[in-house]
Amino acid sequence: MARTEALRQQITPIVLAELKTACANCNVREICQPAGLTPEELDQLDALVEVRRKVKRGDTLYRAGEPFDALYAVRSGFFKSRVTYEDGRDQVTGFSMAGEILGMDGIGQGAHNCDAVALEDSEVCAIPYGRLEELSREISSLQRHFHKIMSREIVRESSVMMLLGVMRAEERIAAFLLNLSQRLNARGYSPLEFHLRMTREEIGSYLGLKLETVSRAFSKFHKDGLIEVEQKFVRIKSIEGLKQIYEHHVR
Amino acid sequence: MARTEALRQQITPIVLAELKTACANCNVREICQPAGLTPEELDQLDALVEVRRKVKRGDTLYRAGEPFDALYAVRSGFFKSRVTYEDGRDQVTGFSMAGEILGMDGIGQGAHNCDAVALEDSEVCAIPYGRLEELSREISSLQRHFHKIMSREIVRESSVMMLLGVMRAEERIAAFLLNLSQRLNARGYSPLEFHLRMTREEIGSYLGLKLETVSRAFSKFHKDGLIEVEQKFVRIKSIEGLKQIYEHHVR
DNA sequence: GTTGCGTTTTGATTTAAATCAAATGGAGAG
DNA sequence: CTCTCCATTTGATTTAAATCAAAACGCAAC
Repeated sequence: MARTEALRQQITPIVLAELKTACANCNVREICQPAGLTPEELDQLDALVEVRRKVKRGDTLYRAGEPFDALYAVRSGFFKSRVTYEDGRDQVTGFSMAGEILGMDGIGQGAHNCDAVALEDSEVCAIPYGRLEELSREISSLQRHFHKIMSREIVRESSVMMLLGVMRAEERIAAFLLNLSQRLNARGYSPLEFHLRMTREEIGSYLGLKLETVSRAFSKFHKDGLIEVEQKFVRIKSIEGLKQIYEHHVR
Repeated sequence: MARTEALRQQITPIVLAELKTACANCNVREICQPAGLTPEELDQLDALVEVRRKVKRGDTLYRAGEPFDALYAVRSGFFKSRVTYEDGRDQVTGFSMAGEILGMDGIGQGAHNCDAVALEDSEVCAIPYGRLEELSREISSLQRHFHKIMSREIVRESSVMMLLGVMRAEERIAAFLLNLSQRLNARGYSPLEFHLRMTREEIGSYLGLKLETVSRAFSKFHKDGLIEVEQKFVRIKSIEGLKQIYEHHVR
């Protein structure tokens, strides 16, 4: 469809810095690194990041049950985390983009608790957990930063519980779009135009809804002039309108 | 009702150790402390726990928005954690019993993210966060233990997401009862007979259900011979039956 | 004891989302 | 370019849980 191409071309990342190897030059460092490290500390951090690993679309970074030995910082690309239940039912528990940390669920049991699947060709930095522990005993700002990241994951999950526990379908989907928008914005991308890396079914799984419900909500939002959607491309026409959906709800 | 009293009297904690003041003698230390500390390290841990604080039933240990400066280890009693939304809707995000740690959600933003409300008269040990950071830089087993506790909270929350996202009402409630049972068992109490500290409404809020639905599920389980319920008292007649409810589900 | 209020149970009805079903559209393989 | 195979959309119908309603119960205050 011609319209799709038209939408695609308008999407221009504001930041397009070259990828370099060292943490010191990493384009997502504001997001995954503590501020105020001395140059020597930055070198130590560089040494910490052992491997840069590419993960092809559809491949897993790790699977539930595999021994845990490293955290992963997403350098580029997009992941979903997925928990599979004994009986085969599964749920998407999160989506991760550049600068976000994956794998913290594995620390407690020494084994990963979910699968991390790349939704597009991606690159991650592996951070061996043992060395992270050592280094964060030496650099207190690193320690603090790491704790904050874990804590924020706890808070993120409790806000998903809120989504799942109390919100109705359209509210969940509005909240989902606004959350994506805000995270893209923080990375220098347009908060109003982006393309979804996941299917309707994956969105639905994350939000506790069926794919048809997600599709219907998108259509409804489009009809109401809040968004434009063409397949995976989304343009938000009214951030305020989306916000009102869950702020101004009736019950 | 006479039946209630009959049930109550059969509930006998297996462990009834005296409460002492020091961590070294704490009756929940297996749960909240790392193993293998030297006596000196235990002394340091003792010094860390600054205040023992009593919280009366219905009172809050902390509220969302209050500055964060300490974690709390529940020494005795029972808490719920509750997130309140801008529009007044709220959700119970967890229940905490002796030996469990509260407040980790506050680290990320330096302010608490939820309310912690005592559901019975309770006692907690306050662990000043700054000092915990310092000490865990010195004692690596403490550091590791702390990270594990945070990680397990992340895993716990993702299993609640699973409850909320994919399970049907009766499955959620069976899972809830089995989880309570297992945690009580780990603390030396009977896994088969206990009394609920929370109302049907609070259970429902945690599970994303209405109180009537919780009540109906309890009645159904009773009819099917899986449990006995008299108000807040529960006796599990068939652990296996409860497990089958979510293992042997149809879809 | 009696009173009153909050909790719980149970029934009747409604409703939001799931399910079932079918058509359409795109992207990739050959 | 055509053929498949998914992914998506949309409509019709069903259903699980919410909502509305009322009665019963239990605990605490008086």
